[in-house]
Amino acid sequence: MNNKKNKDFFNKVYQIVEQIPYGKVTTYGLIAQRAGLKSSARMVGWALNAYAYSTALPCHRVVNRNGELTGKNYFGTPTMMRELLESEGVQFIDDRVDLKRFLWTPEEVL
DNA sequence: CGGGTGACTTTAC
DNA sequence: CGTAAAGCCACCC
Repeated sequence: MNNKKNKDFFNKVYQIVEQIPYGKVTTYGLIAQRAGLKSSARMVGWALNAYAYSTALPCHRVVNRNGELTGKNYFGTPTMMRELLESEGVQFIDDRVDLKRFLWTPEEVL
């Protein structure tokens, strides 16, 4: 029976995040849009949380609309996320990612 | 089917 | 810059 919903959303988020190139970041809203939810970017972060503990998702490359590291608290230490991004060459402005140069947009997600 | 929850977003003050 | 509220949708109980 139409079990299509069943974690299909998770699967999409998983694919998208995994496609984020090294040294780039993307936003929850963008992922949500590509995943088919357009809104409710909350589910993206929530899905990440569920997958991040069971997969090797680069969830540190996912930030909010402002480029702020909202999920840093879930990385063990609140500084780990920023360190990881800086380690990849991502530049920060204050406590936010320079989205003008490091924002990546998921183009193809079947 | 309904209530609680959440790593978001936007508007408003 | 701060908090507050509403909208949003999937998962869990």
